[in-house]
Amino acid sequence: MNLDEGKQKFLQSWGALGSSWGINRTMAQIHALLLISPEALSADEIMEQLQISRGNANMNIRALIDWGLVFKELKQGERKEFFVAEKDMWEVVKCIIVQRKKRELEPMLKVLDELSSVHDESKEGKVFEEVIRDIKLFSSKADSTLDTLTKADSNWFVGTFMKMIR
Amino acid sequence: MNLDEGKQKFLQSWGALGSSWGINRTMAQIHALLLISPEALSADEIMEQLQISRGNANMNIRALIDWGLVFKELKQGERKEFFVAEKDMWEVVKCIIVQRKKRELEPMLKVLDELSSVHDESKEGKVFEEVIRDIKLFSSKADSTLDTLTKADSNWFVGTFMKMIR
DNA sequence: CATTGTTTTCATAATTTTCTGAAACCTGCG
DNA sequence: CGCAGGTTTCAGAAAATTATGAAAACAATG
Repeated sequence: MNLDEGKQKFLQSWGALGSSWGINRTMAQIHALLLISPEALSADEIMEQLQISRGNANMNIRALIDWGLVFKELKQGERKEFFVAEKDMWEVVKCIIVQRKKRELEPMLKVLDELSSVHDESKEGKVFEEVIRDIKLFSSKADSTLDTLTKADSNWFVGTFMKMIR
Repeated sequence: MNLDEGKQKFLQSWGALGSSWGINRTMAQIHALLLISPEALSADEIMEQLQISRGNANMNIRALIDWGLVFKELKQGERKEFFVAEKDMWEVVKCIIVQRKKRELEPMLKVLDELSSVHDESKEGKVFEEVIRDIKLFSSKADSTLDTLTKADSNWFVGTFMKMIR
């Protein structure tokens, strides 16, 4: 496989992976493109390489910046903005964990708290209370585990954690 | 909050959570409904409670069974099929991990293997090789970590693992 | 083997998500 | 100010995903 085919296949697969993770295909592809790019790219270069419109490019670049996966880079003497991706995989994954935790796990914990106030003597009510309690317990644990994980550095992860868990 | 409001809110939130995880809203809601139901439910009861069509109910129930999150239950003397959900949260999460690993991580590892055969002397080529190598390293580690995790039982998880990681 | 209750399938409809492109908007400069 | 190069926005178009419902298939029953 030559470089161009490889790049194409990578953009393709990363995009597909993204879409099964609630990240849209284009956003994932822009991220992939920046990942394998030795240089920062401008919006125009991204549009060109992925064959997408300016609006689409802009939106998804902003979203990636929001997630903290991509950074703006201003080049000396250039008026355009350029973009680079975080390339350390562990940083990338941490970023995603932090964001998704904030956007999904934390709101869910809040809802679960509200739902804990439900009390009902019926069988249905008892089961409901129990299920909610279980989920809450599990989610809180997940929450603190993820906290610990995202505070840990790469070396710790690849070293200690991996050894322990095997 | 009374039981009915609580149930409604739970179905709602679980559905929303599902959709940000690439699981469709309805599938997640059926799962939620079965989770909080003390009894196995028939397709008709599910359709009724969630206000969805028979086709939709059927498809999503099958999908849940495929994932291993829901089981068919035949009741003595009844012709209808009834369904129950796995209620142990750790089992639920293990199930999801196993499936997603199979459907996403493993294919990705395969692609990465293919992409490892790309060699190119250019700067671009070098960067590409490096990125692919990193991702592969990371993914393989994730893969074996998830294996260990899904083989571990609930007690081990809530006990040892939690203590270690804190 | 016809009947009846139930599940499955699938073409089409409805809905949701994503993308486009043109206009509005910035920002520094002469 | 007014323009040039660039970015952002957003209404509507396009695409992708999900849902519907009626018909087909299936299975137990008499």
